[in-house]
Amino acid sequence: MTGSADSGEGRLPARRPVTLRDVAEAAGVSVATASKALNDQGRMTAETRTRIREVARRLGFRPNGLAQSLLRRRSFTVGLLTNDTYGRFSLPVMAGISEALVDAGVSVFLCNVEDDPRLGQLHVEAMLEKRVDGIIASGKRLDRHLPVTLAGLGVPIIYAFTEPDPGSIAFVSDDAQGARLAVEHFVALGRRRIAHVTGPESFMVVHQRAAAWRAVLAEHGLGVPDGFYMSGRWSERFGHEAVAQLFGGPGEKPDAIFCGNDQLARGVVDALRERGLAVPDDVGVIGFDNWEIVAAETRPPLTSVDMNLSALGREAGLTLLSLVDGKAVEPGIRKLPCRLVVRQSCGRPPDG
Amino acid sequence: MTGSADSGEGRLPARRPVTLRDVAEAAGVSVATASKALNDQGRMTAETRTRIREVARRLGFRPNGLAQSLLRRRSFTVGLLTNDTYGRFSLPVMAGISEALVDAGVSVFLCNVEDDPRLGQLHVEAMLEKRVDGIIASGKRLDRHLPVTLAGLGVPIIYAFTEPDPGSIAFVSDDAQGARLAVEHFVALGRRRIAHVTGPESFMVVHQRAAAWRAVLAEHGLGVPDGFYMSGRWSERFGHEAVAQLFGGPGEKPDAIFCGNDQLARGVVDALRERGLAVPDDVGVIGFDNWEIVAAETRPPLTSVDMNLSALGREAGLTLLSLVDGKAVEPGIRKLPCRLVVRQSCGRPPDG
DNA sequence: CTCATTTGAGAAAAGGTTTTCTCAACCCGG
DNA sequence: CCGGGTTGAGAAAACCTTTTCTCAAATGAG
Repeated sequence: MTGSADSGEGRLPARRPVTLRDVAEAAGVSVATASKALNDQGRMTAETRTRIREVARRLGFRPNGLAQSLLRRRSFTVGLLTNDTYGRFSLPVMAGISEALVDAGVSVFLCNVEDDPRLGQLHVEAMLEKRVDGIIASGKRLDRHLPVTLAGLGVPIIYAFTEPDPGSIAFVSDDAQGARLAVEHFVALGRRRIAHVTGPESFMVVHQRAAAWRAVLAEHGLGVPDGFYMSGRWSERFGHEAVAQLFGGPGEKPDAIFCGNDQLARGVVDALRERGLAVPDDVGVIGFDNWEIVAAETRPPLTSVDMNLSALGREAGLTLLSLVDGKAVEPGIRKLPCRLVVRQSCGRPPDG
Repeated sequence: MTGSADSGEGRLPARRPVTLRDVAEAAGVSVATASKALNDQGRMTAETRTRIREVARRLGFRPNGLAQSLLRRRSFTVGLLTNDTYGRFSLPVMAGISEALVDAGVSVFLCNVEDDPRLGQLHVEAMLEKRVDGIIASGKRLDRHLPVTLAGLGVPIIYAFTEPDPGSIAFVSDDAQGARLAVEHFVALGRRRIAHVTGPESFMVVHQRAAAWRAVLAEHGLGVPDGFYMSGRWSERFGHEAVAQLFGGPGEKPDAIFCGNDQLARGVVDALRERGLAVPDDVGVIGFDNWEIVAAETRPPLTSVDMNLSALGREAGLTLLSLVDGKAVEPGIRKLPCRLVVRQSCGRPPDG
């Protein structure tokens, strides 16, 4: 009704964004009324309400989230701190986190801190200034801290797939349970001489998985011949070396190899084939991590333990939301179960 | 000087964050003076300034970024839209972007839109409400749009490694130049029968690289025998199949294979070895993408074309900052050069 | 017709900071 | 002693929205 002026619908972006005041003036009401009309609050005639809404729509009004956040003392924003931007662990975790938060209308600041305390401090400062509602710390190893301390910051913190501070809330994978899954799968298929090829002993998970491997073997009365445990680098190359050792010497030969990750397993499978040993007929192989792109392209495709990282991230995100809403959450470390993804590298299941 | 009350340094987080007003009251000045003291603005005695600063430090004052952003009409925040959270392309791009922006004190909202227009719309709305200073669109393919249109939003937009809208500013890799690097490297090493094993023809880059491959061969008077061009899936498996075709038939055999990605190259190298052909002595192989974890573990390690994605991301980030600062930037698509990372899969350089 | 109640809508404060103005006090040259 | 300039600091507006009051007009009961 303001004459012929172009409403701007779909046209060049306005220099200055349209504010609630603009809407109010255009509709001939006060900003208070305009606000209430758009938020379904207060009392007014239905006609007034629809008129204001129509004006807002026509002007392309979009409420300023900064002003809203300032007033509500809640920014609908969380910070995600990680030292593993490139890696394949934190990515599924992050995806799970985002997924959980998006549904609540919460946006995520992604901050990569590498292993640089200065960078970590910088990012944390920035997050706090931007008044994030909470922070999630994620990483690439369960036994290493991020290079920054998050205690006593005044905002809720959740740890997901990284070493937590004492007394905090954390979600991690249950590596021992995952290892049990693998070894018990071998046992169920009738394998009896099960070796374990894994990464460096500086990794906590290496010990956890090895302990579970030994435990399952013991429970089934199976022994661990000398040399059936091999620790080295997390690489295909070491997979090859391990096979050379395991099958090159005079001693007993394994009929199954549980590997600490999929790259090792890939190396092991390739090395076995090159020695003329058939996978899974002569030797069964199981990997860890279920890194699709490696596991699926191995010949034969790898059976592997999946850490359900995406679900882990989702749990972390949902829990953070609870904290932000003021709900109390018991501190402690939650271990989330792994699952076994069966492909073709260890033979038919017992019923086959 | 306020007596014995615990200053709270390092203690339990205060329920309510301390504001500038708190600082001003504690220091016995007005908020205006307090603000100026902390920002090195205005005029006051050095004593006043240091006193206020000391009080602010003691109270753990941290300015509220929301209030600052509201006033400055600048949130020091940008949105990063991608449909490739898991993939390996957008990750280096993202890392480069973050790196460029962190130094300017700008935080990044990471938003994964998959290929879901609804999710895309949702994220864009959220970004605009949160008053991002700009948006960067990234993806996993140069020839596919994100599932959301970004024109006329009223904020600066940059496209990085994804199909741009017409008239916009975009950064992409120069795939033709990258392919030339590879083929010319082969030619310089004396290879004469250079095959090309690549991905599906639904990818634009497949055409660009193939055209460059043909062009370089033509420039050097080298022919392209029938069957020297093979298009299939982007998988190791197809690499094997391609080798079977290339070397199984009666025709001329290549002495070099330029592969469309590192997985293909890995499959090709493995297949060659299995046929008893030596890499690089009998056949040279070059990959594309320089995916470290594949290229370095291949036996022998792969020479590969690197798209410099991290640098590409950095350029995109810096350019967005220019736009945000109001500087004019010529629209258009900038192709950034690739580089060849030489490992051991195609023999000694000529001078060796 | 009067009084109490409901209805529709606006004024103003709040959220935390920055910046422009204003103003009193002081200094100094004339 | 006077007037112009400087200095130190505060008042107030601005950023944009939400929410609580407040208030006049309209309505209904008696």
